[in-house]
Amino acid sequence: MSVTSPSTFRTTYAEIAAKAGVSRATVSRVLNGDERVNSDRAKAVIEAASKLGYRTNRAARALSTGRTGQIAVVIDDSPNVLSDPFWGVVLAGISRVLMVHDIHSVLMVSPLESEDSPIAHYLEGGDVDGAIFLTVHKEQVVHSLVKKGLPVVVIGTPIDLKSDIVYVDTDNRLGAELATKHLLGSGCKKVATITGDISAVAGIDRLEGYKAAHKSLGHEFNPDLVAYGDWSFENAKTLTLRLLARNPDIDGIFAANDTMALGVMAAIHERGRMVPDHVAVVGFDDNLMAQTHRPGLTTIRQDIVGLGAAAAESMLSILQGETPAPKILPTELVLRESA
Amino acid sequence: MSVTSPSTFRTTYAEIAAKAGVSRATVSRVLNGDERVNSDRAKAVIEAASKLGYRTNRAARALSTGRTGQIAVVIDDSPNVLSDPFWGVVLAGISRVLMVHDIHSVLMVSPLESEDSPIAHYLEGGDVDGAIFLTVHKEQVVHSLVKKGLPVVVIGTPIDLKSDIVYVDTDNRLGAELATKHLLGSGCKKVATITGDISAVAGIDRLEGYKAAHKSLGHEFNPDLVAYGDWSFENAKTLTLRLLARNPDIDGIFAANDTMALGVMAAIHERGRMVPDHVAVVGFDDNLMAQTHRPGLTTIRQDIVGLGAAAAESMLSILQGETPAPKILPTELVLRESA
DNA sequence: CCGCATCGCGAAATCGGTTTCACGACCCAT
DNA sequence: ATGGGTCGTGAAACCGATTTCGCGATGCGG
Repeated sequence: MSVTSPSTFRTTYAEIAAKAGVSRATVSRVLNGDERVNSDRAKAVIEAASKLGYRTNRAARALSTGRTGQIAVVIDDSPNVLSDPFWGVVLAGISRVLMVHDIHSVLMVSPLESEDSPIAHYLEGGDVDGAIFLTVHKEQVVHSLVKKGLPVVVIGTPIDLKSDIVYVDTDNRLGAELATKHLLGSGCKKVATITGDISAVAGIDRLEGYKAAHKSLGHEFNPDLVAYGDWSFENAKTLTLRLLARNPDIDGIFAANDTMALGVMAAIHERGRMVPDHVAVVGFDDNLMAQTHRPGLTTIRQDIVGLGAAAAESMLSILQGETPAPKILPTELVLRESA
Repeated sequence: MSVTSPSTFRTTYAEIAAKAGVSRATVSRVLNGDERVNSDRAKAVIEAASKLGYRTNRAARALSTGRTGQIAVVIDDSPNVLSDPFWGVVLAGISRVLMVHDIHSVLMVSPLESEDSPIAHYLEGGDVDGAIFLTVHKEQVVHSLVKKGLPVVVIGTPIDLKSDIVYVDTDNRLGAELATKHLLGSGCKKVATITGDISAVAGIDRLEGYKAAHKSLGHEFNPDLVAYGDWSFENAKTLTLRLLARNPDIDGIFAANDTMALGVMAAIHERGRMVPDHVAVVGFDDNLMAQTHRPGLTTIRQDIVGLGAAAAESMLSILQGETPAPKILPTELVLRESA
C-alpha cells in the first residue's frame, strides 16, 4: 500500500463499530439512514462517528456500490473556449448544485473529436456517473456515449432534435425576437443583424428570432440585411463595414452576441457615425464587456448560472432513473445606452 | 451492489489473467510496468488486456493504494470570481497538464471561510491527493491544510512569505514597472496609478512596480498620484474622476488591471479628454476587453495558461516528494493605441 | 400455547486492484 | 555436491464500505 498519505489517518467503520459496540454492518446502516435500527444503537453510532471525526472514503464506497459520486464536465478547448467568461459562470452553476448533493465535478478540458478519443474512453470507463457537455462539437460522439448507457446532459440545443439527448438551453429565439422588437419598436426603420455561427443551433435560433420579430411587427424581412458571422469581434466588424457600405440607411443592428456587438459598434464609429443616434445596437449575453463598454450595450441577458444549475438538476434527475424534458430558460432585455 | 450501471461492463484483472493464463498479481505487475516479468507472459497479458478493452477501475486502485489520482481545484466564488475570464484560462492550464499525467481535476467552487468549512473537511478527507487554490481566501485555512500534510499549491503570492506554502505567480512588480516605464519613457510627465486591492500581494506588488519605475528613471514619487482601487470598473472610474479634478495635468495613468483601465478611460472621456492624446493609459492582464475596446488598450500580458500549467507542475513535483521553489512568470508589454 | 411472519442485527462475501509472502527453480561459489 | 542467493510467480491478505444471508428473538393470529 505504498507510502500512506503522510497525515491523513482516516477513521473507519471498524473503529466506529468498536466504539459503539455494534457491527460494521450496523454502522453502515445508520450512516446511510436505514430506519430499521434500534434508536439507542443508532445514537451511539452517530455519536461515535462524530467523535472520531469520521469522513467516508469515497473510493471504498465507489468500489462497493459502483457509483462514484462524480460527474464529468467536458469542455471543448478548441481555440480558447474557457477564455469566454460565459463558461466559467456555467461551470459555477453546475458545481454549486452538484456539490449540494455531494457530487463532485471532474473537469475535462479537451477536444472530444472521435469516438475513441481518450476522453471518450475515460467516460465509458465508469469512473464518473455521468457527463455534462458544455460545447457539443461532435454530436455523434455524445450519441454513442448515450447509447452505451452513460447519463448525459448537453448545454445547448442539439442539432438532431429527434435524438434522445437531454439538454438545457437559453431561449435564443425568443431572446433575439425581444432584441429585434426593441429596435423596431423604438423607431428603427431598417434593422440588420449579424448572426452567430449558423452551423450551431444557437446561431440559427437567434436568426429565427430576428425574422420572427419582423414578421410579428409587420416589417418585411430583407435578406440583404443579414450578415453571417462567427461570434467573433473582428469578423463582426468587417461584416458591419460591408453592410453599412451597401445599406447606408441602416439605423439598427442586432448582433447575435455581445462580443460581435462591440465589433459592430467599432465599425459604426469607424464610419464616423454615432451609437445610438445614427445606428442603434443590441447584443446578446450581457457579459462584462456589455457593462464596461461606452456606450453601455443594450443586450439580452441570459441566466448563465441558471443554465449550469439546470444542467446539473437534469443530471440528478437522470441519475434517479427519470428522463427529464429539455429545459429552455427565459431571457430578459437589459436597457443601456446603445439602443 | 444496487443497480449495476446499465451499460458499462468493465473487464477485470481476473478475466485478463484467465485469458493470458497467469495470476492477477502478474497482470498487475505487467500493467504497472514491473520489469521482472517474463517477457512472453508480459506480452500475453498486454494482448489480452487490449483485446478485452481493459480500463482500470480508479476506485479500486484508490482503495488499494491510498492515492486517488485526483487534485482539487478550489475557487472562491465570493461574488463572481468565475465570471472573470482569467480563472477559466488558468483552469484550462491546470487541467491540461494534470490530464497528461492521468490525474483528474475536481472542481470545487465554494468559499473556504473557516477551518471547518465543508470544503476544508473534504480536502482533509483524503479523497484528493492535493489541492490547488486559485484565490487565496483565508491563508490561515490553507496553512492548516498544509500542516495536516495535504499537498497544496497556491496561485498568487501568499502574504506570509515565511510560510512554507508552495506558490506560483506572475511577476507583478516587474510587469507594473514595465508599464510605468513605458508611460514615463514615452513622454508623460505626470503618471498616476489606480492600484488594485492592496490587501492582496498582487495589488501591493503592482504598486511597488509603479514606484520602482519612477525611482529608476529619476522621477520623484508623488503619493498624491496614487488612488487605491479594488480591481473594479466603477470604482476605478470614480477614483479617476477625483484624481483628474485634483491634478488636471496628469498625462498618464497605470491601472493595475484591464477592467480598471477601462474605467479610467471612461472617466477620461467623461471629462472630455482624449486617450492617448491627453492622457495615456496602460492596463495589466491583457484580457479580451483590452483587445475589443476602442482605443485598444496597451497593457501587460501575463501568461495565464502558463500560470495554471506551472501550478500543476509544482503539484506533480510535490506529489513526488520534492519541495518545488516558488515560480514567478514573466510578463510582456503589449502595445496598442492607448499609450 | 403453537406456528409463522417479521424484525434487528452480525458474520461474511463482495467490489477490483495491489502487495506481501513464500515457494520452487535456478545459479554460483565453496 | 552443498549452502546461500536471486528470480519469477501465484496464493492470499488487504484497502473500507456495502449488502446478502441467516440466525435468534419477538409478535400475532388462531
